[in-house]
Amino acid sequence: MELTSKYNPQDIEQKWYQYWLDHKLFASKPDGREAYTVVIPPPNVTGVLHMGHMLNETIQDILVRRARMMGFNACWVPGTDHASIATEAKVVNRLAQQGIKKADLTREQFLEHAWDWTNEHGGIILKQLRRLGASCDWDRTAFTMDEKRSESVIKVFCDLYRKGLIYRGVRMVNWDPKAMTALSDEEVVYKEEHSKLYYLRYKVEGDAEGRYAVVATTRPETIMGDTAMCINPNDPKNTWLKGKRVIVPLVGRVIPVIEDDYVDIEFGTGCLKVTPAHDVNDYMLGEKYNLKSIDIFNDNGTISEAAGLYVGMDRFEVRKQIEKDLAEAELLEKVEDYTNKVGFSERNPDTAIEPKLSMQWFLKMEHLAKIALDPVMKDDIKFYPSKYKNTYRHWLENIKDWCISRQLWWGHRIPAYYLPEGGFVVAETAEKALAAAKAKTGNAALTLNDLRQDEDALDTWFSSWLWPISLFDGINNPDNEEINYYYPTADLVTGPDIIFFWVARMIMAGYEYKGTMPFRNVYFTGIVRDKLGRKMSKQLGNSPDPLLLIEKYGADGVRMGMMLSAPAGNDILFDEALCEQGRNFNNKIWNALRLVKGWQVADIEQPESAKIAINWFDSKLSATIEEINDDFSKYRISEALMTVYKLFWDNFSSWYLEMVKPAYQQPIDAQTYAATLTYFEKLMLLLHPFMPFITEEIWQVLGQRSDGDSIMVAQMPTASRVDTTLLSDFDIVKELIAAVRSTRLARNIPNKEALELHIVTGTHHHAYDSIVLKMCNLASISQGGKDATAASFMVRTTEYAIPLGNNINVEEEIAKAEAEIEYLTGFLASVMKKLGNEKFVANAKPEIVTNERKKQADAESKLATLRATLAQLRK
RNA sequence: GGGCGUUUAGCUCAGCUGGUUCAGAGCAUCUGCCUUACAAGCAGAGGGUCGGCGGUUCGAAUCCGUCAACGCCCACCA
Repeated sequence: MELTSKYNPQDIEQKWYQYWLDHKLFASKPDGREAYTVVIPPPNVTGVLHMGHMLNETIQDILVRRARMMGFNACWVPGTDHASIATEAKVVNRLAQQGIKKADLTREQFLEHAWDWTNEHGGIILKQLRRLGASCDWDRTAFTMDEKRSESVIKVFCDLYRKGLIYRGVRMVNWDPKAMTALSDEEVVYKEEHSKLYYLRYKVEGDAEGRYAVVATTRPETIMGDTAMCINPNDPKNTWLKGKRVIVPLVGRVIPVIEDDYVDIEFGTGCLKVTPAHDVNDYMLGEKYNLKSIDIFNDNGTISEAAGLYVGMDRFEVRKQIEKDLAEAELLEKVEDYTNKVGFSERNPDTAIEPKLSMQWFLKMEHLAKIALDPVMKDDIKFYPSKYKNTYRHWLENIKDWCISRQLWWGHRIPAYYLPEGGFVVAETAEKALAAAKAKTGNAALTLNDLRQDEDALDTWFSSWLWPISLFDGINNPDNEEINYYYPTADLVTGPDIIFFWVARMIMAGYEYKGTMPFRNVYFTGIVRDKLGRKMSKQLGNSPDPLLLIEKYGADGVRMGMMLSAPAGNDILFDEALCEQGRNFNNKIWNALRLVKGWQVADIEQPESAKIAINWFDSKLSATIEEINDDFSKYRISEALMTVYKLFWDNFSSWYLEMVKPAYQQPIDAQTYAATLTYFEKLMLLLHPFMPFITEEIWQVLGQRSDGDSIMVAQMPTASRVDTTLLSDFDIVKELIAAVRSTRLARNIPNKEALELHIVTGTHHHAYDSIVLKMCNLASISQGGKDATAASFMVRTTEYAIPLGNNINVEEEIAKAEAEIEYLTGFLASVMKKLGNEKFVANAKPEIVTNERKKQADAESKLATLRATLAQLRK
């Protein structure tokens, strides 16, 4: 068999992915095994794969593949999200490019365009995931707006309405003037902005002296909506304004001065303009004092008729203009630079949110928050890392009602139907609505045409929050086999940025509709940044194209690159060099295969060194498996990978293979060969979740396989007995070998030149001599002396010497010995200080004290040896 | 303004209930090797007052206090 000296992932990856698909190895059906379910955080249907997805999906695939190999019935369900506002924005933009305005289309026409767009771009991202090796059950691919999911959403809406948890009302909401829709509080992102603080003069009505009050505001354009001025009743400097009325600049409207201790005396002049229609706090004051509310903005952020001035102008244009006009009218006292926080739309990041009174649908959160809090706080659902429990708790304890209606068309249309005579009914279908309407009104003559369905769609997250249930049709058919089998899911892997949007709400829906958790563990990944710690963004151009990376380093290499830098919860600094490391590792594995496959097997006796190597590696392997299991149990996936990495590279390649490797062109014995293949195979199994492709390729080569066999469904190795004595003995052997090699290197002695090793003083385990002889190219190991021509060194408390003839540099040897003596003297002194401390001896645990005594003895014995060496060198 | 988190080698990070698993890993660096599996490699080596200060203790990277820097989340101060 011909194997190239470099691993070439391209063909191999495609080949095996197709093989897995052909043999339906990703597919899952309920059976007698225990289920292990993961639902993918559905990416936006029109999205493109980015590094954040790569990280998430790699982690999920690792968990799923591992579970599958541990005997679980693993089911990873893929799907996409309709992403109401984001997708609608994209469609609107495309239509605009074609010269079509959304306003000119009917709802049906617009939706047709949206579906075209979805069908065109939808699912690209899922195709891309295949390149990564994702082992999703593709037959289950779902969409938040497909039939089953839509039906679930509507059903849940109706149910919550009937439970009295959904209500409709006029409230102050976050308004996105670009998308022209309301947003939930979570969809508003506050950013610090350098703006200005304008000091405006409000003349006091009928004041003979022409006095005025000064109001500081960042939004002078809202004065047309002013319906009061507010002062703090305890503010001495504004006492004179009590009971007065003031005149809104430019507008000329006379408004009362009201008093409320909400006003901060220290801020500005202590006078606050109150615009109940356009500020959350002012709204509260308006409610409290029964103030008029003047809505001066149109839905698109321009000034409305109600304002009387600047009608039709954009709000920011007006700000500039009104500054000039105020100054001209000498109503502007001064302008200061000011930094404040401004809310922006999460999906239209350049659009400032306008607080706006409007009629919307809301979901009451009190009950849902209540049922969702305890399970996380009591660790029924575990968060990794657990610090997010705090964040979660804080949000739930301060939760406000969720505005779930959006003035969008792309999404689930609210199933509320308005009646000709006013009022509405809520029902799953128009037919049911009609029946309900007839019952409600007593008017049997009503027809479908008399009913008018609400125009609004639901917030995207109102469908996502059902995902773990709706994927198994658990809303429509609450007791079906699949939901009973796959729910609750095992692990959720997602970013902390959607802990409120999604994670918390899924937990609510899970308890409300299934009576139990939607998932047992939540693994929060970090944000992927570049190696300088900057967020990846299109503008910076620092976000690599995942597919190009895969072409360059192979999917396995990229997966490893992601995982090497990804401790849970921390942001990950992605560096392409890590993919390179991943690729190098692939190559290392590949070359190990080349070595092993190149061996000729013969009927010869098994060398002693091979027996030792096998025993040792057996224990090492078991010990490492335990470590890996432990890492996984704590979701320390990067560490688990590093552990296998070192097992393969250091212990297997550098130690085991070197120990069992036959001499050049010599055959290997059958026993050792068989053991080596077994170990190699086990290593591939351990690595498979991380690097699915290369491990499948090698696994197929290592044994007799038939069509349909796959490492994917092979059994993950388990730990057997660990001989700890053997392992610690072997560590000493490694030290000895390193010391001999080091001696060689320091004196430039070629490897080919066989050396003699003398044991000068102390104990030495001859049991491992065959290994030491082989690994160091020694001619012999024997008790022996050390003369002036020998290099000597110590391993633990044993002194060794290597006769070197005239190769020795006495000065250097003396310097070395002196340095070591100096270090040991200091070390011994610190040990003696401890042991001389009565309190230490009395209070410390006995084994600690014993250990210190042993340190003392060892150091003393070493010192004695070194001093003797030094004396001899100086002769 | 509140809350949370981080600070350990040049970089990225481990370090659990204080004491030989206590100063570690990977990468990078340096030195020597084209040793027939692998130079995308092998062998070896160097490198840190564990952010500062104070405290508890026989003993602190680890516990407590405090300060500093950075990061994240939440919050209605115009």
